[in-house]
Amino acid sequence: MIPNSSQDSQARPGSLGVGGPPTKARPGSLGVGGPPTKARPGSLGVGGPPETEATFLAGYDPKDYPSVALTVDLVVFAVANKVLHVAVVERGAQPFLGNWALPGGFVQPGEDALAAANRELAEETGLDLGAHRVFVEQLATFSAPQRDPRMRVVSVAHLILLAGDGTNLVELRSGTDASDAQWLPVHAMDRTSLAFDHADILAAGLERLAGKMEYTTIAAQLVPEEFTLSALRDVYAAVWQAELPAGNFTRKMRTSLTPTGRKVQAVGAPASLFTIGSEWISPPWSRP
Amino acid sequence: MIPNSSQDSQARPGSLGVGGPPTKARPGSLGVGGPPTKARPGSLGVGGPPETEATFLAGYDPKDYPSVALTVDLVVFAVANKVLHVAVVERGAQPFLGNWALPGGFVQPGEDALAAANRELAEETGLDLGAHRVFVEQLATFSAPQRDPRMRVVSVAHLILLAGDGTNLVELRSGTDASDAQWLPVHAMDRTSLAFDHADILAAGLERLAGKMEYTTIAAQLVPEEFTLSALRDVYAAVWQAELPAGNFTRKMRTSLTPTGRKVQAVGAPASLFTIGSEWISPPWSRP
DNA sequence: ATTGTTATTATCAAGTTGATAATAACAATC
DNA sequence: GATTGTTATTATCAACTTGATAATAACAAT
Repeated sequence: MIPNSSQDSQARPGSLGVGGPPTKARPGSLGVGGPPTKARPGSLGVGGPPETEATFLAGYDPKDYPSVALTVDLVVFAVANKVLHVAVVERGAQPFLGNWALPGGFVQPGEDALAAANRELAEETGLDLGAHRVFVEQLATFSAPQRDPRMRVVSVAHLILLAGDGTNLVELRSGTDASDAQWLPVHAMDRTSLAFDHADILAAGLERLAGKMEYTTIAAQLVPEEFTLSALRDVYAAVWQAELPAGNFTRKMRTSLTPTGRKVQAVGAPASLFTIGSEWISPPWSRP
Repeated sequence: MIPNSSQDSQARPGSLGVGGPPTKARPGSLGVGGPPTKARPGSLGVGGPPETEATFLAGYDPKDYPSVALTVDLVVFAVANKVLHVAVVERGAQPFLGNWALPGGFVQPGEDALAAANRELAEETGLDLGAHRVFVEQLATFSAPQRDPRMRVVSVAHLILLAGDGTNLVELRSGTDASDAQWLPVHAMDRTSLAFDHADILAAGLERLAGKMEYTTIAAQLVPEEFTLSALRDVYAAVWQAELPAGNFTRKMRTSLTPTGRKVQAVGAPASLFTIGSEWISPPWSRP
């Protein structure tokens, strides 16, 4: 029977499961079982008695294992004028020369994927991480053997949200790697022409964001730290491509927000400013 | 400012966002910009005019890029007697010799992570994938540089659910790699003694499962294809560590299920058999 | 002062939840 | 063969949430 598998679903977290007290220690024999035969960390074929960790480390040769190049790819979102935008860079070499691609790059030896995502964000888009509020979370890992025609490249995709004022997009500087960096409107662009499997990665990022907006206040990562309910509602409109009734939006969202007491003046009645009060929206929205 | 990052959150998907029609093609110049300087696929420093894809492929040398060993680790869950169990294997070599670890192994050159997860599941636990209903989905990627003391090993963790009859756990055979394979009760074991960062991976798997049970019928992946509402309720009790009132559970869950017309006889009233009717529970549960 | 615009609160019917009870369908026992 | 124990399913009801719609409030501009 074919396993029921879904490559890229995601879960809705909450406070960590209750989890009873750890009472039972692991049972089972401790003796070394049959001789391991396949190359795997921790089960290298060593015939004799169990070696110490020191001798093991000394005798290890990394070339015995299949290796891959590890990259991060970034789905960087920002909202301006009720339109969701994604950052792309133009490819300056083959393959996909001249096409748009998501920003990204190699994970360096000393860093984990999250650190690489932050570094590449700064390097490839010229963004000053010290000057902007940025939200980063791991999205999914893309590992199809032929996703890059040149070599085995496995990419850990990340979702990145840039806080903006709602009308201006942060200026993207061409980084060291890319010949050009731009914002494209997510819902109006031709996503299929993105390089590599980046259309899939973008779809995963969009779905993660849209989905998480149902049950968390993640949308507030796309507006300034203090924001009005209208600004937040504009983010929902931009991502979900649907207008939510203002009155009901206020009623429901307000319970997850903290009022600052301040107000902003525009045309019409002055709007109150809020900050995030809770990470969670409970009960969740359901997208129209 | 330190980026607001959360290493491992997950999203709640739904039907894919509406998404307006792709109308605008990517704008921007197509010319090759400034000379790329950093080694990255697609932006290798090539001084001259843009080369063709063919010449590029010919001139490429994989050794120019940092490489890592790529593995999969498996969080394999099953339920018996209202207790959630996780499959572990005993380590037969250093480091962590004698400790429990999650099953896993290297991703081979021709396969993606999902294929590797399925293969390793069969190899390391002796499970006959043709004989059991199995659910697999990618969880998250763990890439801390020192997570394996011997070398750079990046692991794509997967969540695996084994359908069971509710009382018997599938017998695990010692695989080729591991000296012993067992089931441990998730909520009663000492998770901190797991090898490597497997306690973190297990926590991620548990949270994914518990979270997804709020808004999908994923719990039905842990019972036979036809199941009673009681059996499903037992899964919720095992994972959430909380008893849900039977009457309300039936009322709510029924709308996501399809009745088969058949019934099973035990002690008490005969219970109706159902299959999954919808992947979604709407509106979602909230965990007690 | 009036008008236009936007924010916020209010109202109401329909639907959902949580708690609790009532009913129903058996097996086992007397 | 009626009674008892056990479990499944349906029912009830008050509290709460939702979606739709309207009313009120707070300004700027005229």
